[in-house]
Amino acid sequence: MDEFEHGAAHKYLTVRDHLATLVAHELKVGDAIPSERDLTKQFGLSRMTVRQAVDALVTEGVLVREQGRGTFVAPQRIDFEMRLTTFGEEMRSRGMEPATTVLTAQVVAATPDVATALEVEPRDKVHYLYRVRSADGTPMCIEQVWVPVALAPALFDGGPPASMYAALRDAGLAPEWGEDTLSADEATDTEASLLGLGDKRAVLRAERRTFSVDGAAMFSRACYRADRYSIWVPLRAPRPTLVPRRRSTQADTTSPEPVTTGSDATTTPAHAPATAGASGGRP
Amino acid sequence: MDEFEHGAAHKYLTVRDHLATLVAHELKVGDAIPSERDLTKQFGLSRMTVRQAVDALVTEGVLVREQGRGTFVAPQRIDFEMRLTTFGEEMRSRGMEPATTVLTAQVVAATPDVATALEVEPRDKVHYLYRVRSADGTPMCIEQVWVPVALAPALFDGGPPASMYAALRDAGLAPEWGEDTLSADEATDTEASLLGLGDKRAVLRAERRTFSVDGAAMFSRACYRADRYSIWVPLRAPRPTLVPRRRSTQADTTSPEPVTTGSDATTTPAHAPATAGASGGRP
DNA sequence: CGAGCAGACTGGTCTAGACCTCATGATGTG
DNA sequence: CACATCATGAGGTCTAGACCAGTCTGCTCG
Repeated sequence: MDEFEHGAAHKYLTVRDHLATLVAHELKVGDAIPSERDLTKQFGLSRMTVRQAVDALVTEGVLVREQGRGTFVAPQRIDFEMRLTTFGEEMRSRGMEPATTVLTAQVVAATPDVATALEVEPRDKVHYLYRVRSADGTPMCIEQVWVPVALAPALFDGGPPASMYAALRDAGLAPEWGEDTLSADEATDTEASLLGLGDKRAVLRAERRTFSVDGAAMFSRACYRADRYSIWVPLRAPRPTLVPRRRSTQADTTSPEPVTTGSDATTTPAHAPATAGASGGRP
Repeated sequence: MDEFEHGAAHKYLTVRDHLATLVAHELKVGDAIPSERDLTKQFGLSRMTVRQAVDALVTEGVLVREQGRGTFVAPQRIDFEMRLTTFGEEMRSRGMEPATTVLTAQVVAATPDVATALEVEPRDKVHYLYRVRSADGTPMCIEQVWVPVALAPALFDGGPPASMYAALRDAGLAPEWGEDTLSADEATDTEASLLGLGDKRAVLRAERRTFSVDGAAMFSRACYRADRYSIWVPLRAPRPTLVPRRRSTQADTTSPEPVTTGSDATTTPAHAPATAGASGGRP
């Protein structure tokens, strides 16, 4: 159909994009796509090639197969992954205009807790940024950020950066992943006055470590007004979800536990919450 | 026909499990697995079949392919997805013994906020469970749970269930996914006394909606002691990460945005946080 | 000694079939 | 009318090759 010879260097890509376009423009959730044998005729390809195209969309969660029935447009998926986002992005995506007041931007010696979080030695030099972040003119959050000087000597040349993540990227420390530890607390007097709190002193604290390819690149502590900030977290079902595989009939008696080839790799985030901790990963 | 020796009804499963076992017991991260052609000889299979086995482990993130070099054990993955876990599971996984004191278990009329969360009409009947949850004898959390009576009429027959998730599963309302909205707050007097709080009244609140295949099945409000409970959240890198695909040559000029077949389906969680909200999904 | 190229790998794509299981609806039959 | 059966067609698995495209090593030639 697509008369343009266009880019698709690989045949299965043309089929995949054809199907993706169908899903986007013509089909609704639950509709069936053309059968694999139809597609082989339509594109003049072998069935294995067509299946490769369908497989790609199935593993992306766009389509679901049902043996004996057909292949259907999958129900809309939810992104169950939390993303490393910046305060500015976060506010703008909610239609608010972010602003920042820098209180301090200097190089200091790492305190023990900061050194531990950043995996450096205590008293190593670290960039320190201390600022109040507002949205639509109202203070939302007090933020403290530390970055080892050794990793990015020139980080604050040219003044404190508007976006730490952009600055890190420029320094070759692009954020790869991170971890938040969220807790509630009473605001200190300083925090209460910076945030303009009255009687209600509860705040939401977030300690975040941001990792680049080489390890911990940034540590931050944020303190949010409890009355203006909440955090939305999507939760996936417990264990068995996308696991049509798994030796379900045999096994259990045969091999010496053939390894968890399911979709959950046990991991060790290397940093357990200080108190009781809950949810996410498995420290 | 199961229980027969060989153990795998499908040849590619034997290869997949063989490789999974190799990865688990003999190989280290970065090690190469046998080449696909080796495996075809070793198992007497065609290459497509071997590839199917390897594909399975690649899409699970256990292996990574590198054209021209080989297929290697992938670096340890982190689970970036938060799971719907129960309080009991959560505490036990941290080596603490959970306990529960039920304060109320009855059927009540849904208040407007509960009705909205559960997508029912105000004053519809809902099961209501009110309990204090402890770990190692210390109160950790006050929990209120609502479930529409219409969905599970017999939910509390036989007394309030020890695990709501188990009860929901038994009622055919197995949790499929959920969403938490986390915030900080001051404890009420009642909460403070139930949790045994002193001066420090900050608490971490979690509103959770749990969905089964048919929609909202349960709504809960939990109130955690701030000094004993924190939440750990893994964060994935921002946008461009696992997206080697996508029409890179053509497109952008051809069709009107050929659909996001990347790994981030834009979604609408249908329930935006009351205040500013942050992180996760994209309301 | 060093640059370069050839060959021997690796995975990536593709074919033209085959036979299997499963879901469904039409067709019979009691 | 109700239930069993069967044909049809869907996806699931599998074969025995083919050629393409990167990677790496070692040998040869300047």
